[in-house]
Amino acid sequence: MKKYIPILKRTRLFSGVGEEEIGAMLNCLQARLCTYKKGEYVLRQGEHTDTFMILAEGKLHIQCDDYWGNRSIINMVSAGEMFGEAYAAPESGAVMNDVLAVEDSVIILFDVKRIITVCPSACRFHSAVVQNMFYAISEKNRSLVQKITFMSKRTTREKLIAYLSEEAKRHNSSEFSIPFNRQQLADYLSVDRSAMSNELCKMRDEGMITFEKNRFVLYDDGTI
Amino acid sequence: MKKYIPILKRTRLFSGVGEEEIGAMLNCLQARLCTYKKGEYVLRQGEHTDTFMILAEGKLHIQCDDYWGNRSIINMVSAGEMFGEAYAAPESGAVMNDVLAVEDSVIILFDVKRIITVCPSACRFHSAVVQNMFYAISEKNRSLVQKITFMSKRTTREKLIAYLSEEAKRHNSSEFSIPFNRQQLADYLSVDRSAMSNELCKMRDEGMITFEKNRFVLYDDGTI
DNA sequence: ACAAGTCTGTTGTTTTTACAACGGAAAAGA
DNA sequence: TCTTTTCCGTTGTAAAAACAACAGACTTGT
Repeated sequence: MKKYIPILKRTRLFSGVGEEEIGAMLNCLQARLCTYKKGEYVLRQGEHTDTFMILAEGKLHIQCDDYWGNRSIINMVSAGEMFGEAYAAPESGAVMNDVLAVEDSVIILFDVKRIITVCPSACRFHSAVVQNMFYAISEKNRSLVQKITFMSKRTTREKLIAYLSEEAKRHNSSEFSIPFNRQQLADYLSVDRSAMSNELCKMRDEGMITFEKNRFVLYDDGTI
Repeated sequence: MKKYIPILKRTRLFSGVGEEEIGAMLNCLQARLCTYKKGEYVLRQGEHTDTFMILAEGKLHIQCDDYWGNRSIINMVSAGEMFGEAYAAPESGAVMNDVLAVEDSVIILFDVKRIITVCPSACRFHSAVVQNMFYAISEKNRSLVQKITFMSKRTTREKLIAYLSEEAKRHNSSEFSIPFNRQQLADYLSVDRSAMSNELCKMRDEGMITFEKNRFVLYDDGTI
């Protein structure tokens, strides 16, 4: 567990908290470690949970497969990000999505009640962590809204433009890598992979973009 | 302001807090009132805000109009619900959506920093409110994910089925009213209104549902 | 009561997407 | 190295959605 303290220090939740205090808080918050191999499920739809989690290593997808096998990737979790916080409320019910490890992953589990209620041993930085947690959830909220604005576009091309523009903005560069392969991007935008692939190539042929694997370059010709 | 204390008492945020304490906290949290006529905007895309708000009376839509005039309704806010909390974080940037009053509305504004930091006058119920706030944001988070699962369905019919099923579940009844008219529902599900209207009527003709205005009845023939 | 405006369903056309199937390139594994 | 699997682009077809235009019912405001 100690091994991950430097990683935790760089997370949103423990921003501004020293390594020693984090070590103390790990006890206070009853943190536990879990590891998952690529392809394993961290959570399955219908299960119940009341812990919240930080991904220390690896990559996860929050996703949802329907009856007919259509997959929808709700969100991606990178190392250092937290998840599961939406099910912290006592009456939050069953988990609506699967959480899949798309890389070998290490997860740290916390007892959520211990964070949001006042710490019995009153660790010094507890209030900072509460504040950080609040900000982190707000951020997640915004990223969901962001995804909704991508999905709300009518055509595949508009969805791609919206998504790629946002990634460029986020990277402060017209050249960037995306965290998805083609199938995953299609699942994220809720479109058909082959149709999307086709549309990407059309956009390339029209001089809007170039790409190689998951690295993209956008060209500003004033049409976006 | 006092007039709205009974309303506030029934909100998620002040759940478990007595009317007297709410009165005291309104000062502590620097609450302010704002009223909006139907059709007025509470917030516009690109503005900045660092207050969070509770809708005391009326109805709001969180929405987003793109360059071509396509409207997307991200979410609906009913009386007693809060909004704007996603922009509470200091570096959260400009607001991504419009907030429109679809009915005459009364809004109570709070200084968000005063909630999540420890109260200087240490009101007794402050920690309960922090906890409530946390749960409320979690709930909003889940409702966004819910909406994403509707939108991720491939066809208009599937989107309708997903949405109507969820409403039935939420109302614990196969008969219920929805808070949208046809155009608004189409904007919420990101589909064309006329195509959606058409699909609804087909579903009615096939005996899956009946409806009148915004009141729907679902019939379970085992196909859903 | 009347006029203006809104809401909803209907239809036909055009555009776009989903779906299926395939082949080559690249990556992974034995 | 060789085989197997995954990834990605391509094409054609069928299905679905967007779009536009319209008419009747209902609401709202005067």
